[in-house]
This record gives sequence, structure tokens and C-alpha cells, in this order.
Amino acid sequence: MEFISPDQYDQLTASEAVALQKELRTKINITALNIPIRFIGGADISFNKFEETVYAGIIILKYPEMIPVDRVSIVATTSFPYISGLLAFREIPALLKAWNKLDQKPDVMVLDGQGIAHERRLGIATHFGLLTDTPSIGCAKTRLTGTYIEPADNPFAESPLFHKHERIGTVLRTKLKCKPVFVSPGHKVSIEQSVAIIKNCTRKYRIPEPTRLAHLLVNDIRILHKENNIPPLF
DNA sequence: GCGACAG
DNA sequence: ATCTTGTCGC
Repeated sequence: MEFISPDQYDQLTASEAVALQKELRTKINITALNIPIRFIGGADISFNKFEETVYAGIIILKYPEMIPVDRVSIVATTSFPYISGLLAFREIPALLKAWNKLDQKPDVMVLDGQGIAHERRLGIATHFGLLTDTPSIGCAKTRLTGTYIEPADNPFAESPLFHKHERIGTVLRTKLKCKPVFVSPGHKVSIEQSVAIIKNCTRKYRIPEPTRLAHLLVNDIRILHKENNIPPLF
């Protein structure tokens, strides 16, 4: 059961999805990226509750200036439900469609969700990195698994995130008096490097620019698509 | 069995 | 995730 393309994720049962994660786990690489980063990408999904249509987008930014240089988006449909721990199976098919529209791939990607900070080390960022063979980082707004001590209330205060005696990521306070974010390597980047990169991508908001702008992008696309589908009042 | 549970 | 106005703190 090794050759399942993302196009068929919709047909998988939760049990089969878990089996696939266990196979992919053996391919994870979290050694440090040793090439200079010039461009970084941010990806996200938006959708209307109760609907199967999803809007996926990727924005590319110059690093470390955080200046947007490109963006792509697509509209797709998904039937795989949201199940904690299996988020990738719902969002990756659409994300890959957007990825394929990119003329120039970025040096590293930031995904809205966990990397290896996952029960089977296969958060969406790790899954995406493995399928595209691209360095990736997971930056989630809340915890999925793992234990940690609350980081101090200072910008960039951080504390390690553990799971079964293993270091799986970092809880990072990106902004004073705001809840911290959960940073973990996706693929081809180290734990230390993932945090350093996220810090360099942080500006005036809690969410780092790649993911923050990707979220704004897909939300705009969703609203636009909605307007073009609503019959005009007159 | 109970509680937790990315987006 | 999305819905949705005001409101409390800095």
C-alpha cells in the first residue's frame, strides 16, 4: 500500500490513512537545510463550513525581507472529513494543485499546522514536505500533542515541546501578550533551524508572514468565489 | 471508559 | 475552519 497518489486520499478510510502515515514516517529527514534561503512560501486552505469546496493558495515571499513576489490559488473539492491527526488527507490534495501552478518553487515552505509535532510525526507540514521533496516547517496556532512549560511573556521566549521523551518542536511566543505558536520541522530542516526561520518571518503579528498572508489570500479567493456564485439581487 | 483533539 | 458585534486590555 505504498503507491497511493494524493488524488485518491478522498477514498481512504481513517485506518488506511494512519497506515500510510506510518509508512511515510520512515522517510522523514530533519537534518539542517544547508543552502541559503532566498524565497519562502506560505500555504493555507479556506472553505465554507458544511461545504466540500476548498480554496487553496500559496504565496511566495523574498526571504528574509518578507516581500510578496508571487501567489497562486485553486478551487477544489474534498470529501475527506476533518479528523484530528489526519488533517493532511483533507488539505494536501488541494495544496498540491496550487503547488503545481508555481513557476518557481520556494526554498522552504511554511504550513498552517504541525510538522513532526504529531502523534506519528506526520503533521501536514511533514506530509507536504515529503510529497514535494521540499524543506518545510509547521507553524500551528494551537497544540495537537506534546508537553511543555508556558514560555515567558517576552517576544521570542520559547520552550521545548516533548512527546514520549522526544523533542518534537518548540512553543514560541512571537508577540508580547499573545498566545504562543507551535513550531516544528516538517521535512529537511532541523528543530533549531525551523524556529530561527519562523522568527525571521515574524513582523507585527502573532502569525509569521508566510502563513498569515496565505490565510488572507485564500480567504479573499473564497469570498470572491462566493460573490460570483450568488445570483445578483437585480 | 475518560479526556484530548492541528484546520 | 467559519460565523459574528461588541468589548476588555494595553
